[in-house]
Amino acid sequence: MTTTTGIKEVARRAGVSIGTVSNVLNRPELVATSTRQRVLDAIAELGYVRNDSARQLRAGQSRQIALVVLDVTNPFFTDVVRGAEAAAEDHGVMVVVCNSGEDAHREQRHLELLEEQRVRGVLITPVDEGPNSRLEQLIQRGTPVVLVDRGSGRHSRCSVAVDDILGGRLAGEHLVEQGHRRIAFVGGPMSIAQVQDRRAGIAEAVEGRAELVVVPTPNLTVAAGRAAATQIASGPDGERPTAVFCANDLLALGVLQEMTQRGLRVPQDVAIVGYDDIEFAAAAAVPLSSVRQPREQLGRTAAALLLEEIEDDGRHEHRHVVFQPELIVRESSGRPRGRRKGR
Amino acid sequence: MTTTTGIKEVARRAGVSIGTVSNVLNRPELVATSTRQRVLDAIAELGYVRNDSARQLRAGQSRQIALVVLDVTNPFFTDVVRGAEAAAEDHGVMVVVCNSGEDAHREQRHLELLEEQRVRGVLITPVDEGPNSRLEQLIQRGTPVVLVDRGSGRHSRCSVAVDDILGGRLAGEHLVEQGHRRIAFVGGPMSIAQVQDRRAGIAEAVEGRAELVVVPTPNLTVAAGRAAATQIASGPDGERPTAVFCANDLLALGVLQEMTQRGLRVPQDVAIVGYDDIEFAAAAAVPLSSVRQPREQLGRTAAALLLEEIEDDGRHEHRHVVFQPELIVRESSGRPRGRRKGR
DNA sequence: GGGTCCTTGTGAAACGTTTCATAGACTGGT
DNA sequence: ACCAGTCTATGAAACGTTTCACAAGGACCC
Repeated sequence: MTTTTGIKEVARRAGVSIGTVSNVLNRPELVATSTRQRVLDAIAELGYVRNDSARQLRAGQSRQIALVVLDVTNPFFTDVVRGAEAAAEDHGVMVVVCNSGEDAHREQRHLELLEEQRVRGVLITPVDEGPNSRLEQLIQRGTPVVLVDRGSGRHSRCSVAVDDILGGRLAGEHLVEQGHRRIAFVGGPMSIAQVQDRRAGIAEAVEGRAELVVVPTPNLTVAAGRAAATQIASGPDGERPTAVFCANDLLALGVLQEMTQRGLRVPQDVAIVGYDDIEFAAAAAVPLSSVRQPREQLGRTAAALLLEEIEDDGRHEHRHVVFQPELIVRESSGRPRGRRKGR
Repeated sequence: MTTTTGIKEVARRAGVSIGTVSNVLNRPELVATSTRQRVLDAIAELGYVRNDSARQLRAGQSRQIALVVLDVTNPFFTDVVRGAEAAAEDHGVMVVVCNSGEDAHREQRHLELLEEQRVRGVLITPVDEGPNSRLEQLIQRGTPVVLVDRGSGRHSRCSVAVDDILGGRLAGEHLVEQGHRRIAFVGGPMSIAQVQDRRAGIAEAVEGRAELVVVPTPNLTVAAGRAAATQIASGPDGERPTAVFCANDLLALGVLQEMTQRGLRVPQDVAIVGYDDIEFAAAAAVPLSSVRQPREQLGRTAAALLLEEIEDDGRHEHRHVVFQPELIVRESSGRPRGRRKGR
């Protein structure tokens, strides 16, 4: 029993034509005050609600942009969402948040639905780098797309990203300086570009100065971190890495929990560095060193770029905004301070 | 330059009528295999994408349900989102996630937009309990609504909730048993029913056995927790509460950070109990005692109830599902185990 | 070989808006 | 009085679908 009153009934009730009602709604200055009031009253009495489908159909455009994230559950993305919402709000457009859950199929499905809905534009962190058919098509057919947290190598699109290679390098430099000679990189799937880049970054920094062991994970969750830690901890004692760099903080938190549970001390037995510097990193059992990214700003900038592209429907220069990450050193990788006797 | 090809062009290209194209799309079994293939080819060649506005307009219904949460950034809600998505997926409906940010105005605005979009139903944790005009109207006009994590006292709607009074009581009993005689409740705004209930629960448990000090907060964030802790810690030494029960884990984490920073030991100097048992609670500096809620299940059940109501458009019995919370005792409120000498 | 059914395909009528060209009614200026 | 110019309001034509009643062509049965 959805709302059944249309503009037509309102018109009848107010004793005007439907064109007039539409004008009251869209260009009120064109209609005389008394008439306008009459129409407004009719609307209120009838509880009329504009039918957006019809409006869109006629207008040819919607008032929404979409944000497709890899994981709604990850604090990194929720902050990006907030940023994007903030930027969109001023422009009167609504942000539809979609969660691909790192699953290419769900991503495709969302993209299809969004295109059918004729969203004005899409902000997306694609699941994989490969030739993403749906996304390519979407772009080709003219929907503005901004890549979030992903350099747009092959795509000639706007993009907003953080230099993940640099981030990985910062972590690597730091760990090498702390004297670690066998370092594990925990992260995956490698199809995710950020993971690739962070790995590449640390590999570069460590090159020739320490050994890098890659421990792949199926995703970027706390659970995956624990599993990875199990694998690392169960290696022969002499060969166990003395430091772990995780592709994100969720993994790092998982590694931390598992290591602690196994009686390995952090950072004395194993140092840990995470990535994202989510709010919970600082509050962890052992405050986590992490590579900080300007998350909210990332979302805000991405949305701003998209809106700019939407508005300049004439000529638009694609831009690539790259933010610099920053290493925040805390206890998990720092010189152990008190708490237990060092070494 | 949005997609410009319509069903009409496809029809022309395939040499059939538009009715046939529509049939291929919606009831393919009605059209002969050869024709169907010809149409499908035309669709592929032209890159045709169905216009959902037009479809909805004609069909009178959308394929979306909405989920309006108080704070996307709060892990509690992100889990609810996941649950709802899971339930919706099977039914082929899309979940639109909206963030009210605990702001009644934004909530209203979202509700308006959603109603204009003729969403099939709404899952919502309303900002305040008061006579929420938009929400009432929405319901009255016939959109199915399920209240999430909120008993539907005044509304005669379906609802899914966790017994927050019980949750508060569990925390209270526990703290009293641990010997605390002056306990602080941190949370707010009081307009949020969950906060109210949790407070009421602990008040009930503590009644006559200990003193309860209420420290209101403007919202449920880590920052608000730190502020509250500052206030508590700066009270005269003798009068400082020896335990703090927070309305959610974000607050608790904030309190924990601030207390630790001020040199107060947890749990020896101050015990802390949080609420929600988010993933990060266990990983905190001092693992946090917390009242656990079945978050994902909450979302899943809510969506299921909504879908049920949508499908039984005939007669539908509103139901109220109430889950029981569970107190998870960890170090932050437990008997201090090792680490430092007690008391 | 005429009737009955089934299978395919068609054309036109909605759906609820927005927009646009135009009509009517005033206002003033001459 | 008449013409030009302003304001207001109108009706009809889109927008891209879905749906529905119906027609054309076989196939089948007696």
